[in-house]
Amino acid sequence: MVVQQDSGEARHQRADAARNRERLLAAAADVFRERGLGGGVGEIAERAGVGRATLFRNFPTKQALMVALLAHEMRQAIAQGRQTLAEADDHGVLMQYAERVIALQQENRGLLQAVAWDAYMEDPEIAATHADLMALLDEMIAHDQQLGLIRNGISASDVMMLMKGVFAVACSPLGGDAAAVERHLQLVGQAIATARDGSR
Amino acid sequence: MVVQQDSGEARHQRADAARNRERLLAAAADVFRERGLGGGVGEIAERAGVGRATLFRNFPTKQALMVALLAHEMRQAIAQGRQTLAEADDHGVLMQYAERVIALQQENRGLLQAVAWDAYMEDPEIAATHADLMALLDEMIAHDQQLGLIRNGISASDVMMLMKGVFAVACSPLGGDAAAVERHLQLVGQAIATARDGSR
DNA sequence: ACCTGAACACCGTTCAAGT
DNA sequence: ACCTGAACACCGTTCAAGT
Repeated sequence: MVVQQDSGEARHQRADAARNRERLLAAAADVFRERGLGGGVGEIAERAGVGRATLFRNFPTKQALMVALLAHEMRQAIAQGRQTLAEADDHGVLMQYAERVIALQQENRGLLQAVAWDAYMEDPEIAATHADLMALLDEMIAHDQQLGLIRNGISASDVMMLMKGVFAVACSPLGGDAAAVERHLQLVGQAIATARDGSR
Repeated sequence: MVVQQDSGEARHQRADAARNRERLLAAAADVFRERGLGGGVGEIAERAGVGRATLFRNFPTKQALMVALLAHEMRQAIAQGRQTLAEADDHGVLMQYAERVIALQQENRGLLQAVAWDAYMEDPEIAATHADLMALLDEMIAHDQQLGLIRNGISASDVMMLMKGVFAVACSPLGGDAAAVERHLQLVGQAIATARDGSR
């Protein structure tokens, strides 16, 4: 259950080069947040304080940069989830985590969706991170099942699928409508809950 | 319950101009299907047998062309749904329609998703078509509720939200995995069904 | 009233030259 | 070993000229 290294192999890398990679990721996050995914690589390089070409040595393509950023933020989300799971004891953890992830997604302007539909599993880094996420969800489901909160037969991929619908609404440009998101989340919660209660 | 005209106002339009608009939409559908949404406007114009500039008189921007195409295909899907609803009598109609829409989405290479997240409600044509779709879903839900198949309190926007998750899986580049789609659809069906049955 | 090919502008990507 | 600004290529968009 080890969290993966952020950059694969970082062998004989000069200190400034490593710093540049970090700066580029941070700058990309800022620019995408402000301008949307159409934000230009020129501005990203400028904010990172490097030349365009340096960006393209670190990330062979703009898409690769987006994928790396996505993987980076997925890892953060997974780390938070592991912490939530470790601290939780006698109360359910999955739906609480779902709310947290929705908030992260909204901050990122739907980065996951924009990148994911094109390149989700093609990139090995994303594939590995995705596998980690599925494992985390499986553990959360098992945890909540032992408390009798989630019914049997629900899988991590089921949860992902249901959550994608909520994400879609939550990240829609018009649609941050918090009430609708809350309502949909409840509906998803009911879909995987053990008893037909209505109140939770 | 009138289906909207395809092009809003078509007042004093020369015959060849009207034909060009149709050809451009058809060519765009072909190119996007073959090359994905990155397909160039040059190729679209060429296949339609017109110059680039003609494309831009009919659609002020490439995005506008995608939106118009999306609206066009949404209208077809709505028309099919109305027919399904009219023919159905003593059996449920919503989930059957869902399967049909999924098939349409897969043909379009996820056009809806790619366009929708950016521009869903901003375009008035899309907003109107979306309203028509919601009305159709409401009628389908009411129909199935009278048969005791769908529980009370389920709204069209709930169904849309749940379906978006299924669409996302169904249209993911890797993921046409038919078994997973079928499984997810069942789960969604259970989420809105009246009784906890398990078999349907 | 509508069409067109050529030109423009922008942005992702590469390259020759620097340290 | 790494960096850079200038050049390249591509594609969405516009324009001057045609019918």
